[in-house]
Amino acid sequence: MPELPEVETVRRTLLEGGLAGLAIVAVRVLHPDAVHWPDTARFSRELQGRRIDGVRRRGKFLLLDCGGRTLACHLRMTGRLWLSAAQEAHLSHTHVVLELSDGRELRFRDVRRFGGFTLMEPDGSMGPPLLARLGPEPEELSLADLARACSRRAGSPVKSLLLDQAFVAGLGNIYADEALHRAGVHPGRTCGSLSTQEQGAVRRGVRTVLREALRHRGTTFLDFRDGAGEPGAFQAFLRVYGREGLPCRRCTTPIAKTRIAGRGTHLCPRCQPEGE
DNA sequence: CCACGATCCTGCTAGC
DNA sequence: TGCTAGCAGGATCGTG
Repeated sequence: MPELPEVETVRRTLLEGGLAGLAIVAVRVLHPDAVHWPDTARFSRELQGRRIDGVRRRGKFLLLDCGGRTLACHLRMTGRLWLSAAQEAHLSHTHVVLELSDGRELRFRDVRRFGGFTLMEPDGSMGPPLLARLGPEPEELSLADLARACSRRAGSPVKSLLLDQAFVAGLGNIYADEALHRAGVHPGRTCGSLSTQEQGAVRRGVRTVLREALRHRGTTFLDFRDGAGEPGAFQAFLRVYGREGLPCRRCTTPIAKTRIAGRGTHLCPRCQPEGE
């Protein structure tokens, strides 16, 4: 599940691969589900001939600057976006291919078909609605933001707050669990019950885990690959996610798995006590 | 305003 | 061995 570190790794590896400066010479949409806006004919026509000037990221969105137009891409669960040699055999579930001016291709594949592209209008309208509502990047999240959100949503579990992209952009299920373990805060704790000290620990946990995951180029369970097709390495350093029954790396208590905010949730019952 | 469950989708796997 | 039901989850939508 690509979250901030994975999406940022894709961005960096696309740039390292030399994507910026290349033109899109042809567009092939193999599955219309992967183009969210506009219709596939307009999408192809309006992208063709444009030069890719750069690649930015906002939350989990990749934003390709295409000669005055912004092409937004969301990988959701299983999306991959990578630079490929044209003669490379097609992976199954490849839905969009952008042929590039140096003979290579920018390919998008997505097994579950949740992800896809939005070609924003020249005035910036028709972008993904969530993009306009995103909260701050985690590095910009202030303690005041956190305190305000905690009092506004006093009754809801802290994990749902971390997953809310309008509160902070870029966290998903894996890093929400990892951040809360680092903070020593149970994911089911209500926002209103967190002390100022605990709020600080949560913010620190979020920032620390995202930085470390980025340093290891993201987490690959099954699907994630970067812009060069390479997997990440952070899965070896996860402390709770996917480690049900395995000893906590801090205290050796078996990691528990439960359901909070409708998501599979991993935690250490000892490091993250349920009550205060 | 906020929370929660269902929904989308396919591949993997636990269980019979 | 082979089948099926259940699970995985980011974001959205309808309901309470």
